[in-house]
Amino acid sequence: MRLSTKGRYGLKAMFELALHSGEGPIPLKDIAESQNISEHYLEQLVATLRRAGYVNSVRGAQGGYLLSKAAKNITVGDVIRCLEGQIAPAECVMEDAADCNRESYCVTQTVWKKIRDSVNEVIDNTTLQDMVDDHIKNH
Amino acid sequence: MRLSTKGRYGLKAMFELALHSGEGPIPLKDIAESQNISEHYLEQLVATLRRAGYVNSVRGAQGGYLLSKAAKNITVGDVIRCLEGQIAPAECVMEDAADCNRESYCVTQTVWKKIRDSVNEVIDNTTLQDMVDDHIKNH
DNA sequence: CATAATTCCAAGTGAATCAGTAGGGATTTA
DNA sequence: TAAATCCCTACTGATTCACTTGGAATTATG
Repeated sequence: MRLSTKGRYGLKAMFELALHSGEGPIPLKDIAESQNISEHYLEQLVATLRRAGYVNSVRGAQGGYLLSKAAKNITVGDVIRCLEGQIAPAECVMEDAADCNRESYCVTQTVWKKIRDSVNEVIDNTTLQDMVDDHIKNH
Repeated sequence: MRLSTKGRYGLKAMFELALHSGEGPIPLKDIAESQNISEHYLEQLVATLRRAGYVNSVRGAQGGYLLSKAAKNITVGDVIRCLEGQIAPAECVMEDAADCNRESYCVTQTVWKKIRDSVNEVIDNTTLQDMVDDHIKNH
């Protein structure tokens, strides 16, 4: 029940971009250094976020990455789902799940749904802007 | 962010024991067959639950397993934590976590804590008895 | 124009975890 | 005595994780 480094590093990176938005493109090198993450690995994660349309890139010297939209319009859920796939404690409660099985009603499924929904509730209602505000308030 | 088969099969097994409590020991063979799980694999999961004190075993022919206490006194959280370890989306929000790191305050940590707490809220407030009641109501 | 700084891309890799299997031993009922 | 059960230890193939390697393409700056 742990998130992989994809989701964890990815969210840290997105937070950094949100924190410095308006300052022009931020190179991955800076983020990788400040968070002590392999730059090359982070590159792969950010590539996924770029393909999904959450960040824009600027190539060449002085280049880097920027959020593609306002921090208040990107949720933690957007980022995590993009990098980790759907949040679901069991396959049978994923969006596209084939009908569960033997019984049309399965008790454990009810539990998995409750877990899934409560996690989604949290991550869909926290934006990058919320994280930035939280950070500023605590410094 | 998926549970492994340990937690999923384990909870199904515990539900079966709860559903048939009062009927004497239930052999794993029955559970494995009805849930289409490898009996030998399930054996290992139930051994963990037994060592943790959630089930009792009766050896020999006509033997099997029983809940060690009332279904209303065993939560989904008990079962899942026993088989999967602590529920925490990131190491830094586990109980015994060493102090997170570079900064005394970390924004992503706040997010992981909210996720962890919301999952715990669900699993600690659902008992095996709740699952049985739910099952009966829906049949 | 050359160089350095960056993003972009594809493949490979050692370690760990997952989801079991294999092969028995011990205990109890019929 | 035989069958049904639980109990225990070790092994294993497949997959995923968390990177590393090794470059190519693009752009700003001197």
